Amino acid sequence: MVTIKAIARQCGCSPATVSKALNGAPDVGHEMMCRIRAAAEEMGYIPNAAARALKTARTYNFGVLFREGSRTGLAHEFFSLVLNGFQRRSEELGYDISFIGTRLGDRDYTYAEHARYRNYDGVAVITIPDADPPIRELVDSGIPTVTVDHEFNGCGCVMSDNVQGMRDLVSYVYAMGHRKIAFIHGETTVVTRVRVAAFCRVCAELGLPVPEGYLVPGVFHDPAASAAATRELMALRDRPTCIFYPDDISYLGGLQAIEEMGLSVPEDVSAVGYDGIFLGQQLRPKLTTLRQQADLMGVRAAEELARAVSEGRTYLPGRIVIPGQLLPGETVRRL
Amino acid sequence: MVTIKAIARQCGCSPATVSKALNGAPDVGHEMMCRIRAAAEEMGYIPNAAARALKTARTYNFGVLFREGSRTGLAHEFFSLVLNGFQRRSEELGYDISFIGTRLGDRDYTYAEHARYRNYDGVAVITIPDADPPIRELVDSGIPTVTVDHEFNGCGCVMSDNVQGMRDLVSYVYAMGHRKIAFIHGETTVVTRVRVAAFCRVCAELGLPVPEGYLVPGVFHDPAASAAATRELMALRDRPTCIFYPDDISYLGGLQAIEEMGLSVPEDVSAVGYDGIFLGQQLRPKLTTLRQQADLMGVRAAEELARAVSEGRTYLPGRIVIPGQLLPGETVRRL
DNA sequence: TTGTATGCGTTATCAT
DNA sequence: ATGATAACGCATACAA
Repeated sequence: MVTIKAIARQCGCSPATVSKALNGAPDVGHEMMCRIRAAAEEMGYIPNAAARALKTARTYNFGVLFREGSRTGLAHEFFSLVLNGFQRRSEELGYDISFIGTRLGDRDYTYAEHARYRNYDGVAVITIPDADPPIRELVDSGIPTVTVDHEFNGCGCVMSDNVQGMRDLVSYVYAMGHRKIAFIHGETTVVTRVRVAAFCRVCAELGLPVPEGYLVPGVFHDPAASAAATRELMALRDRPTCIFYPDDISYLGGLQAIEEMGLSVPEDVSAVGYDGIFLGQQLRPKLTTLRQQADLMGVRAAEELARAVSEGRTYLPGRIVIPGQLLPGETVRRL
Repeated sequence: MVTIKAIARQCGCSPATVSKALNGAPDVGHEMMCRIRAAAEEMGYIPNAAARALKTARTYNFGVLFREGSRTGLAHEFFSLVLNGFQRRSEELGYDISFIGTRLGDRDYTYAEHARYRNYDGVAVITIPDADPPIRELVDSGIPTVTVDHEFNGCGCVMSDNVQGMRDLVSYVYAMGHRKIAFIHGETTVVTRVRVAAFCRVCAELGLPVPEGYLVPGVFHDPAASAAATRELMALRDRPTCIFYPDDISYLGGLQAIEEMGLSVPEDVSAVGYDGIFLGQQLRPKLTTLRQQADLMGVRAAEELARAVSEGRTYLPGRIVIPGQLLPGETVRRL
């Protein structure tokens, strides 16, 4: 392994000078500078991240908490795209990223312990909030943290604009002539609460009643749960003309349930999803949904984290809201 | 930050003893051992990975090269599942994983340089081989490397059993009565070559001719390319009765092209995909395809890499072949 | 402008 | 069984 010491020997100078030259310090002679850099290049010198980290207490490494709530894990397109944007932007900003696990070697670590062990400069939480306490510990650990799609106090976050998203969807469906709209929502999370509240508010503004039974709990990314919920809705004496699903994947379960009744979308009942994943736009009829700018959310998370790191104690956690985009498909019939 | 030195002070012993006690060395007294461990626990001691890495030249960190060939990136379900399995199993084996990028800080690094900089104990290559030379450099760098779905000499690899996969698909389609089978294949890669060769061999064994024009080049994961290829095939005087697509996503392009001609699958022409992603099984008609055990491939890659690390110079690169599984759907009509 | 010295936190060798 | 010491590779404060 070629170290700065070896280069120093080669160039007949001290290791300190080599270090300075390689890091572009102002107080090193031009000629020496060139000589050292040439030697480093020629000898195939690569710095040692561990030594550097030990000395500077900076790793230029972000940790990312990417826990799979369901079986889908990384194959969850929304979170994958967020991660993708986060990774790309982090790299541009000069940071590597690593996954934060829960086990390491023989011992079990909490997220916070793991992050401290690896000296991550910052941590992004891109995950379904199924395990709050450990995440809370992470946020409180003093390591700069940014979350995606949840809020903790004292911690930066990147949120999808769920309020405007629901507003856009409801308004669109209303404009298509629907007056009886049901909402199968996800399990109880902040996102769900916000979406349900926005849904109800917009309906109220439009003068639409939301009858008992039109708000039915489902599960994110679980077609089976949505299928069951759909059957419930279709069994009502006063059927809705349009059903909102927790997300695009969930819609697939609803679609199947509807087809099993010998009915079809959108002729017999209209439907909308949420997320705007690739799949939904390939279906026929094409799914009406709201695209979340997942990639952009990841990008902004990286930028916010870099800011938190560089500003240190003067950093004020930001709350960044990313708008979505209505994708009018073919699953909402004009009434 | 609480260090072993602090614990030593607390326990009235030397840092060396603390280190030994915490690492379970045999030559430390029982009472001292307990005292130290209790203190470490109570003081919230977390080891410092950088210091440890510097001293031991081991990071317990794998790098993963996960380059996005197309825009899809992490959202490519097959690769995502491989990565998922790799990450999970690596964690079980005591390794963290980090992405290997090409830029780091101000400077640009090659993959190999990056891996050396971070002192990764091993590297997994999970990517479309669109950039061979840099990868070759990585494989030759001396860092234990395992690739998924390509082979380099002197380097362990995990391969999907494409030969048996094509055999299963062709045999199935043949058994369904098809005698005119066309194959839209991916761009030129090892995987493509193997699949094409296997396709031709099995056809030969079954006595099926493969006319000029039945082997047409497409692009992996590119519905548009497959749409064009499909139109070509359907314009032949002697149309195929069944079309093989490079993968499940590509099939979507073909399907669209077929429907635009006013035809339908499988009534007018049959089709099969490759990969067995979630999407394909949600489509109606359900896609006939070959499921690759992507998750398992990631798992085996992690295991192989761990083996390469621990066996060091005595390691003999293994070639691990993972079988696929035929998913008979509804897109192949019985003739 | 260059060099010397020190220490980051840990492990490993060798005495005691 | 325990401790003193050195070293891993690098960056920095300070001296020259």
